[in-house]
Amino acid sequence: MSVNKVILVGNVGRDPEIRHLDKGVAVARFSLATTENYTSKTGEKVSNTEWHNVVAWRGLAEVVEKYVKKGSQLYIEGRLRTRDYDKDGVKHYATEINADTMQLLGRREGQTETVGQPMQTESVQSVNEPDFSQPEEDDLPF
Amino acid sequence: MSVNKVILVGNVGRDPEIRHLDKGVAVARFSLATTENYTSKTGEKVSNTEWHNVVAWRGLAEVVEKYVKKGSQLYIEGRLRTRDYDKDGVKHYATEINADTMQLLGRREGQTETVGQPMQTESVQSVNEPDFSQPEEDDLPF
Amino acid sequence: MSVNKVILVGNVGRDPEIRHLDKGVAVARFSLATTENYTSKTGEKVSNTEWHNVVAWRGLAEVVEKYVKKGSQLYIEGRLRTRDYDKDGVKHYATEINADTMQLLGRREGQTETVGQPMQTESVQSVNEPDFSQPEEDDLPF
Amino acid sequence: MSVNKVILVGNVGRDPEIRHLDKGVAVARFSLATTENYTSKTGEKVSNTEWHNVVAWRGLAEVVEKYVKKGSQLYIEGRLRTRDYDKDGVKHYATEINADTMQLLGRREGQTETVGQPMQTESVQSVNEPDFSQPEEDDLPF
DNA sequence: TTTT
DNA sequence: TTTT
Repeated sequence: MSVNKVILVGNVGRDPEIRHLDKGVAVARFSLATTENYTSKTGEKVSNTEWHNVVAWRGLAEVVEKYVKKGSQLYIEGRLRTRDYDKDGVKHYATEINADTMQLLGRREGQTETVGQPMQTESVQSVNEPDFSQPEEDDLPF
Repeated sequence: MSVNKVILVGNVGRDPEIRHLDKGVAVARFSLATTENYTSKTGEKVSNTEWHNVVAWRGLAEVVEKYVKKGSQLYIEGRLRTRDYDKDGVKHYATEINADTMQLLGRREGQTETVGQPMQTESVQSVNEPDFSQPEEDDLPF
Repeated sequence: MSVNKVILVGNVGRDPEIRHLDKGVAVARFSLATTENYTSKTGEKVSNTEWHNVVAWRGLAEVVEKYVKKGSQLYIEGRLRTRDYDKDGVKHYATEINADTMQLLGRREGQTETVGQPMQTESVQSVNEPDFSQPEEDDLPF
Repeated sequence: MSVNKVILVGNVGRDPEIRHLDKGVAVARFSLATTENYTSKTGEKVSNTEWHNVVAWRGLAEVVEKYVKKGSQLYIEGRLRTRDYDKDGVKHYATEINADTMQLLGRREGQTETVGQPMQTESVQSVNEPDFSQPEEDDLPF
């Protein structure tokens, strides 16, 4: 009965930190910047950058490890999660984005790496030339 | 390298149609109405309703069968898909929303049914879903 | 070149707090709960509730003041924003959701109030909003 | 009481068509491809491309005219709208995405164009080079 | 065809 | 602190 969804497109601030927990579970953490630019009422150009703490687990963490680095432009879909922790006896809260899906955006031509993961996309061929030859299921309208 | 996502909150127009394909795969289809209300530049109140063709498969279709009926208010997350079909020798196109997740909203007090499903459906989401049962790494903040 | 978007459907924990700043600007704040239910690998039913700090400004704050109360089910679309503040000489961070649009969901039959607002709020959306009153170009298909 | 939202990240199939209606209102139309790649149960790699008919109005259409061309990678947020039209005496339906916001993604270094529009974003500087000179918070985790 |  |  509820929805908790975050959608971000931004750039990674530093190379991700990867940790491998017991049982081989991988966790990746990185900061993602989103910048909002607008003109204020007084006519000034304002630029406001938010830094988001992103966490990815397991297979997605491994994709992060292989393909994400400082400067990468990413599409992230995830969930908000706020944790509390103690620091010098004071309770603090930290909100992070638990990533569910990720897309690497705007890879440059020079880049040869390929995402060999069941993430979403690949065949560049189809980007501008869809395969219309695919037979549609049947002939029934909705 | 791409995202195809639809998010709808609306009301179901008629009781869903359910079909059971070979091998026990269930498919549910229904129309969902979203209504946009606004005031035009000339000051008139305008109401515009869109009808969306929603399709759900497998486990999600079964949830639809059990809990969705005419008038239900739903949150739907899915993907756009356009099919072509032949009708009287003329090619037509139909765009539908392939549902990935669903939430029943605003159930009224008289209703006693309960959705006993995690309702994350169609595998896509759960693929990258972290294992919440895992112990959090340690006691470090972030 | 970036996207910072949050979509929530949840319930309001307490009646919102409304403040009227100088110049008549209204600000509303409230907590919204989202609950995730799932079954762990060990077969246990787990329920995890997140509390989100939502902030609404101006016209949207006034809608909140009129129609939102403890228990209300809401759809919220907004942006993440993390602020830092000092508490007893210690720096803390707080992440909040700056609401851009809101929908009251699942109002029950007994409720007679009606939201008499277009509720698109905070200008952002309406900036790029097409003029629906315009005649559609012609009768040509795409 | 409803939400009708589409979020797409994809590539433009051909240079957009721009029309200027009476009163100087601009309309831009283009097709956007999203491709879904997955491995079927039988182990085959499957690639499915969807083509989305996107329409932008007014200021957003002018941004399209200036900066979008065949191959552009875009983030689009909009609403679904289905229109009917007559063709040879037969009623057809066409579903399009009415764009509300747009982001140009992954522009390469060689590209010098700059988005000079009050859309959302501005500082091109941050497109491929977010402002890493920002002091990372401090000694906080993450 | 829904809903408010 | 909500809700189912």
